[in-house]
Amino acid sequence: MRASKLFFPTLREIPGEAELISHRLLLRAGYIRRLTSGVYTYLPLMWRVLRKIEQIVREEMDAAGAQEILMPVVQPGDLWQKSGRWEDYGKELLRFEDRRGFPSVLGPTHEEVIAALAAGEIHSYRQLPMNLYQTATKFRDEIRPRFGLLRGREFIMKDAYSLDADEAGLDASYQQMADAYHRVFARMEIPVRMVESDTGLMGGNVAHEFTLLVETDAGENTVLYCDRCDYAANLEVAHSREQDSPPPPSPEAPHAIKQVATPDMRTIEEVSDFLAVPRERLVKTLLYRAGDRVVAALVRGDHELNETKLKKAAGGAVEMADAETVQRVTGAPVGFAGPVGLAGANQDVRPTIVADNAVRGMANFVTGANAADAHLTGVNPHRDFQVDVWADIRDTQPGETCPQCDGKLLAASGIELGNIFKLGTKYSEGLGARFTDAEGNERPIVMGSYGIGITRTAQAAIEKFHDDNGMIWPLPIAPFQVLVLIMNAADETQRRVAEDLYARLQERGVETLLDDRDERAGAKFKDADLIGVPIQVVVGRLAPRGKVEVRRRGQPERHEESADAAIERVTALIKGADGGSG
RNA sequence: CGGGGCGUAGCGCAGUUUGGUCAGCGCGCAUGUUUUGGGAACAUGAGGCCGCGAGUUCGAAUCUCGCCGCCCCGACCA
Repeated sequence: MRASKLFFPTLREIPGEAELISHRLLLRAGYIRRLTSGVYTYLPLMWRVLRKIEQIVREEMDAAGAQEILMPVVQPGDLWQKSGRWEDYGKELLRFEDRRGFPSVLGPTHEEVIAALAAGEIHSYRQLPMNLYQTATKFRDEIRPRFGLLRGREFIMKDAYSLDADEAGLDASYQQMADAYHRVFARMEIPVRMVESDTGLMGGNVAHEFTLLVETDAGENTVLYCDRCDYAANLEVAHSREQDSPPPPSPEAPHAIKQVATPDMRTIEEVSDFLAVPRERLVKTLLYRAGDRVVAALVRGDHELNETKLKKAAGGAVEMADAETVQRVTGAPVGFAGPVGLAGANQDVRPTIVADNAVRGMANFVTGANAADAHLTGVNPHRDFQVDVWADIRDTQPGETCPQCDGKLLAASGIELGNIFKLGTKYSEGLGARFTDAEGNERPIVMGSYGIGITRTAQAAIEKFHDDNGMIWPLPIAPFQVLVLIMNAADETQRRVAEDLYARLQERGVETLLDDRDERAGAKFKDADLIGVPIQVVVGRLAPRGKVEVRRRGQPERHEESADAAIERVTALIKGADGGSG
């Protein structure tokens, strides 16, 4: 490809709409343009990258025995009513009516469609297992699109669905996909971690995310990972040895309970400082609504409540109680809630008390007094209040011990590039996807679902691999492998050497971009660095001596050598990348 | 949805407080000359319903009201 014919509108100035470095570079380097909020056009360079990523994913999915299909963008609403997600998915599910008034949706994912397909076509255990996948554009009407392609409304995703006869089959399919995912990211040279995660809206019970850990603020997930072994978990579900083996009751002799004035002291910090009591000797009481019930969640003062865990302990969705509810339940304004006497405060709203396991090992602690401007000291569980549910409901903290080995847990923020879910039978039951097993019994198909964000992966790679001058693509997913720069397009000798080099690289199957534009050298170098093609071959003042210069984008070394040697070097670099991890 | 901000040439912005002298700057674009290894210099030129709609006024980019779009923070989520 010749740069003179390639549409890649680079920008010298930073577009105002972008915050994240990867988003800015995508715009500046002419890879994408925004059409409307969260919706982008992929320009030629971007499309080449996306196709490379897609192809690697395709090859690994095929190798894992999955079959490629393509499913509709528009889905009938009744499919979603049957799975229950018509209600559960919320406003992210873009709904509309067709001309006849039938409710329809723009597909944000395809579990329903697969289950419906299976319901019609899979009838016997002899047809199982099966794994179907597609790479397609999805639409989720995000509350707040941001970070360019990292959280767009429209995006390209590979989604695969396994269909199995039983749980053991699902386990095998799941493992196959996990293995395939490791190969996919290794081939792309993107260092992801496989992270335990919550199943969220998808249903099911086991899920992992493939997450790229980043130093920038692009990460939307917090990941806790072991510094020694391969344990890694999303903060939502992470746990430590400290949490797994809760402390025994404190041996401390109980003090008398005492009410103390704490005027206007509402936060843990304020109360702790005011009473000169360390934070870990306080217990905070957070009130949540769970349907028409109220849940009081108790965690140690220096711990953070984990809503995902609370949801499980409380047996249903929870949301933070509003100020009125707090007032009604505790009889006090926000900031003074406590477990003591909560039951008696107002019998009709007696909350369920869910306490974190760590509270079990505490004695003589401080809590809110359920009265304005007052706290209690010398509070003890059992003697002063009853706990309905003991559970792990707090965030794991960095520095705690790995649950699998003796390592320490570290925290990092991460970008989720892929996920795998054991779905079970939620969708097959809802949509009637049943088969007859060897014994003649009718059973629901056991499903798994496996996604890789194609567009998201592309941007995440930039977030991970760039410098002040621009992108630095890993070779396997770069839009071009080599960029040949003609320093002075008016110079006959340079032209001849570069054209020759270009032709010979093309012959060898090297994906080459020739910058033959009538631009100044400086502008070409800037654009070259910006678009991030990983190997640069500069044809300039050494051309009369038959020499060119080979550089690796992002590395300072420059190899001045003959065109023949350059071609050898380039070929070797590309081979090395192919063989290294593929 | 709550909070904050923005909308003026393809891009980045000034001008709005105090209505008139206001259609401006830089980059980019076009043409010419000189240049040619890290976003060249000079000259000439094109390019605007100042987001849209009402209103106030002799007069609106500027004041008022409504609407639309976009960005940031939060709740939500992959």
